[in-house]
Amino acid sequence: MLSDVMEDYLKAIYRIQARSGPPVSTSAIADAIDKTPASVTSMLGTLEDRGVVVHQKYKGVELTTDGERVALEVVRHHRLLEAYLAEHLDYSWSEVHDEADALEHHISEEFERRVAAALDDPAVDPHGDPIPSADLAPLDGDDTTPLSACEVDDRVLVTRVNDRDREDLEYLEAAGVTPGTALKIVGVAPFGMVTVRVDGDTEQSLPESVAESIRVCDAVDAAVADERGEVTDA
Amino acid sequence: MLSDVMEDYLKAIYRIQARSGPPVSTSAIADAIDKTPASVTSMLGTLEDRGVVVHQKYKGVELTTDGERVALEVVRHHRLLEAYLAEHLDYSWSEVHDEADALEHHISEEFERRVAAALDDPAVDPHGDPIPSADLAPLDGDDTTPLSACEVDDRVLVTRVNDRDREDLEYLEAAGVTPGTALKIVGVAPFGMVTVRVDGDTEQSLPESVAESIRVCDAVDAAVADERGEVTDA
DNA sequence: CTATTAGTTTAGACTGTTCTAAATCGGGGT
DNA sequence: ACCCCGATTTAGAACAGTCTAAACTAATAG
Ligand SMILES: [Mn+2]
Ligand SMILES: [Mn+2]
Ligand SMILES: [Mn+2]
Ligand SMILES: [Mn+2]
Repeated sequence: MLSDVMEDYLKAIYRIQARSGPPVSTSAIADAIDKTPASVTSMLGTLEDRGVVVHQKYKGVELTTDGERVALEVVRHHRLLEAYLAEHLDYSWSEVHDEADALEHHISEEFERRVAAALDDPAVDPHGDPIPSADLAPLDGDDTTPLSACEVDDRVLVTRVNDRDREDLEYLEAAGVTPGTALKIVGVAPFGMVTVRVDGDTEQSLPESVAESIRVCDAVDAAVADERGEVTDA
Repeated sequence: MLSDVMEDYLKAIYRIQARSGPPVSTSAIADAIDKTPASVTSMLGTLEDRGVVVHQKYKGVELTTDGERVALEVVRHHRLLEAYLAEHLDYSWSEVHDEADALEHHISEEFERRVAAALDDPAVDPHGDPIPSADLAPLDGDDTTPLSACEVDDRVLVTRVNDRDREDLEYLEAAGVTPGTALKIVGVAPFGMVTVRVDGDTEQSLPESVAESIRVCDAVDAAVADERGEVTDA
């Protein structure tokens, strides 16, 4: 088996690879998990020996199929835990991430099954991020755009929010902006401040950092998908 | 902070100390956590540096007040988790121990609080073992006796069962013998086989190993305590 | 009072993970 | 084509935790 440290490396590589595609650089991993590049190089060697990554010296690293499955397993644990903590233990949006990070490597497959059953096999976590299925099939690509890239008069649905910044999450919770919320962009100020109308109701001005942590999909496209009977997250 | 390995040493020392009193021998610890005596000696040194045990060379080891608090904290986590898994995630009696062992070092104080609240601050775990209070006050002494030490015609209440042997637990579950069950001892055969009447109902013959893992208190004493308004576990 | 020996500690080695400091690589600008 | 500089790897050390083998201690049997 792999240690929890190794699982954290694979999770980090997976996340970076999902955003910017392979190959993933040593320094990107080092930044993500707060270690030195030298430590990362060393660990990439042992991960390659275990067959979960392939590493080309000076070029970067890529997950193997096995490595991706391990990463998906950890991500599934993480997001199921987040959903469970929010749903059944009354955790708030902004608290679940750290607790899930601590537990994700230590739950059994039995625990995973029972939590999934208690939640009725949820498709997304509290931040709107998709939960890998039990068979660990690869997640499909992200077709969302950052709110900070939207233009005035766009109508969008909030799909997911970055779960890593607690302050931003608390801000958004207070503003009533959660996955599934409909937004109309009212204004875009210099330095990235975005003003939106929330659910056709109140108006909110979101600082750039907050706007960057929100990912949205086009409200019209989503409605079309809806008519085809597909599921958008609730 | 202490590592989870250190927490496991302290938990083991606590358990042995609770049963046979200090000082606790190196080999007793080694047996309990399945390591070599040499490894234990080495770790006792570092635990002494951290101020959680005092160790007299060749004599044995004892928890300090700090060390006992750490052990109680881990035990509280363990038993709360067992209770939660049984109550809210439909785990059986015999499955909870291993899962709790894996999680006990990794939950936050916040998680502990929420689990305790969800269970309404339980006093005992599913095996009848007392759960240390949130302020980590020392548990009071064990006034139970093993079922294997009972005599014919004794009437007793099952107080707790050893949570370490999964087979015995499955046996007892099938036999309907759980904490709170009233037993009348019908017969004691050679080699320790004990025959009991369960709740004035069915009769069961329990092999020696099973009888040894059951601890009981006198049914009459318990009734007296009950009349004083004290709580016996349900 | 000495010899035996079970239990304990020490010595030394090994694995896993991380770090700092130094050497090396390679792509972009001249 | 060559140089440079930032990114990367290597070298070497450190720490935690564990092991085996060897030395030691203390309690007991004779
Ligand atoms: Mn993690
Ligand atoms: Mn999340
Ligand atoms: Mn443990
Ligand atoms: Mn228990």
